[in-house]
Amino acid sequence: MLEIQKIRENKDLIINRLNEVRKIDLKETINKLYSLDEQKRETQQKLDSSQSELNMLSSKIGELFKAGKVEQANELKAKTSKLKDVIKQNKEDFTDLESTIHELFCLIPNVPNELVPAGKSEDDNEIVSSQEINKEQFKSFIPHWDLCQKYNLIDFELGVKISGAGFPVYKGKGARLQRALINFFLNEASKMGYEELMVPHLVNSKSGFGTGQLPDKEGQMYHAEMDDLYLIPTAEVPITNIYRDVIVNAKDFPIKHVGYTPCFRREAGSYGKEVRGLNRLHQFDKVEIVQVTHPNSSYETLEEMVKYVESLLIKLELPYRKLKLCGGDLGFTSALTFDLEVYSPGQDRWLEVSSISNFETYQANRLKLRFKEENKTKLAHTLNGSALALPRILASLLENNQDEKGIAIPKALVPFTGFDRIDN
RNA sequence: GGAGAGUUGGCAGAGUGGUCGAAUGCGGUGGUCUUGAAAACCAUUGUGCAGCAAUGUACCGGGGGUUCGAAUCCCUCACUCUCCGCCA
Repeated sequence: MLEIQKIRENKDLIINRLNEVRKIDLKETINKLYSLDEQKRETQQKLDSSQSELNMLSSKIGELFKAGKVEQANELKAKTSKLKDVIKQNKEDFTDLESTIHELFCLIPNVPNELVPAGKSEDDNEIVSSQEINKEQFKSFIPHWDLCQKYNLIDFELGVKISGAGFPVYKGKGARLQRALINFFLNEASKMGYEELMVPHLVNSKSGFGTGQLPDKEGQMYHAEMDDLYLIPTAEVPITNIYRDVIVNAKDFPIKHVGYTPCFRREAGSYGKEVRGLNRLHQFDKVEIVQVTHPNSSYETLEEMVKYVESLLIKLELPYRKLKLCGGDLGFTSALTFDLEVYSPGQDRWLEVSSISNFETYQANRLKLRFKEENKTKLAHTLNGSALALPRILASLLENNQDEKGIAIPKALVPFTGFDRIDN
């Protein structure tokens, strides 16, 4: 959520940037918000002063009663009833304004950083760097879903039987490989100073709101209605919400956490080749890194996080490219996002395996995540990134390392798998 | 699932209708003392909103009510704990 302060000071600038970079027109919404905010402040001033008057009368009445001057006290009492009506009305107006303002705020996404390229869709994303792909050499390569069947690594049909499409069953070396990847990612993150966490996989609606999944993406999450809990779509939600309503010690910056969790996504409206095999699942595994930083250093942190995730891909020897998301593809809560995509030779396409974002104060403002500096409380910056999401890594890993007889395991992973080849 | 107890500032814990944003202790910060540290002593120390400021206002789990006045009384919801039951 944007800070009201920013809208008071830079209203037109924000409208323009959202329009130019994200390609959405929020002029009306923001202008309305601006005038409602003015009304709200006026109402508060009225409310405060009548409240103050009532407080004064009340304490006088108290004194009079104590002094035994009942008559005078009763005279003053009569005065209060009108005042109470005024207060009641002002309070009503005030809370109405507050809730309308809140609703409007929920419609406004984060303002993109100046580095974000303008654009409507993923086609406008900027390719920052990319490894050369020699497509000739992959001519005979088959997609991972065929490899999974050939070597009995994943049973998609079995998952359909148990749960439905998008819930694969990993078997044998396929399952071992999953566990190896998780351990590898967690170990690497620990080495970089991220504190490892195991967090709940179901969260309450306050947490969903804090990181911005609610109300914007309600339909994307599984909801256990009886207990009003949501299955997490990413570990970002429970991990970042640790800092909801917290004033952290500035000395603790940067706060770094890593966590492995399954992630659950309804993926309503997805279809076709987009969802084939491991491309898009309802349940998948992911190791997530989260940082909370001082506002001055969050962009350095973002760079560092991107570099770190790249280092994982390099260790896994996977061909990848780095994208800077354009305004139209940028997440609702993000100010700047880099995506990392690995090449899938069996499908001849790039698969997103990590999205690393700086949310600046957008999440922190919802979370009320602050720190103290020079006797003032200020909002911190939050960042997160996948490090990494497993299914597409697995897909790319299987496809890139295939030969006629089997699949080679990257060296970095062998200590974790206990085997260096998959074959029949 | 059944029965009971509870929810107050960073923590512990007083406070049962006005003088309570709230005693006290611990912790934090600054200082005195000290070669340095500890101890001791002194001072300071919640958050939001409005306001240039002075200041005002709100907040004692959430919401509502009674009252001139609510941390305190009433209703309601949520959560936590204890015991019993069930159970990995």
